[in-house]
Amino acid sequence: MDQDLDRCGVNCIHDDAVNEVRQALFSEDVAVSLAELFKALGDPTRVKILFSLLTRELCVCDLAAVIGASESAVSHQLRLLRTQKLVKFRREGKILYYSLDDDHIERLFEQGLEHVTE
Amino acid sequence: MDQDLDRCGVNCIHDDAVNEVRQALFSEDVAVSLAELFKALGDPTRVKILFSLLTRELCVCDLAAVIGASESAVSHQLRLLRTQKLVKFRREGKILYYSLDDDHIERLFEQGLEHVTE
DNA sequence: GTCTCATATGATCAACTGTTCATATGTTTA
DNA sequence: TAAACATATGAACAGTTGATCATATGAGAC
Repeated sequence: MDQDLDRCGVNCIHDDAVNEVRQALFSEDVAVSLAELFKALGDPTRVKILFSLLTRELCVCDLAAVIGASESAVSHQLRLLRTQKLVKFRREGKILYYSLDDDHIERLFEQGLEHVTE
Repeated sequence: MDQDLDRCGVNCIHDDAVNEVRQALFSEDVAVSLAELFKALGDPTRVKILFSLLTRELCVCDLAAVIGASESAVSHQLRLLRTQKLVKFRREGKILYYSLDDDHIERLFEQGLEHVTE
């Protein structure tokens, strides 16, 4: 029952609590995916990009102007956000218009802002 | 009006869009704070800690057993989560019981899980 | 075709992150 | 008091990250 629970070698572990929480805990994969999502949101440049796209779609050049970063830096970050399925884009001639790929982002920002500004 | 907008040196910028988004954009400070919050959620160990605490309060030793990490590693991460006001603790004898400091976390996880598992 | 423009990509590098190990702190028990 | 214990803290080190610069791609204009 508690073969490998006493990994700290002593008796400070509450077996009942550990077992209860273990059952509720999600898998390693899900934990890693969740962490990757939050990590993608965990950079000021990307926060600004996503928040800007909350207002409307923008091209890379506009984004760079709005947030005050180089176009290369923005492009690199957009790539990361694309792989996390946070943004998508449509092409119009030479210009790529980026927009949010997901309506969860707005709610994540809402909750985050509440936490930060309280 | 657009003195410093044409930072890319060319004419790909949509001034109206840039100005509209700029007005909505939050301050640098808020962006950094938000990014720090999400960064704190952006690590598998911390995700597991927080998710475990969603079920019930736990001591450091229990947390280490549940998520399969060293107590030192857990303690270091708890410190970070404390500075971000994500967890708090109460002392009972030698043991420190940690719990969530904030009900936003549950909703952040909900939204995050929806995004990840869709 | 060639040129220009908007964006993407690759390499590089300093800064940061998370773990481990060793040690310190503060609490209980003997 | 000393010893045992739960946890915190500091140093150190490999691994990762984000910006920059240089270069590549792909589309429209000529």
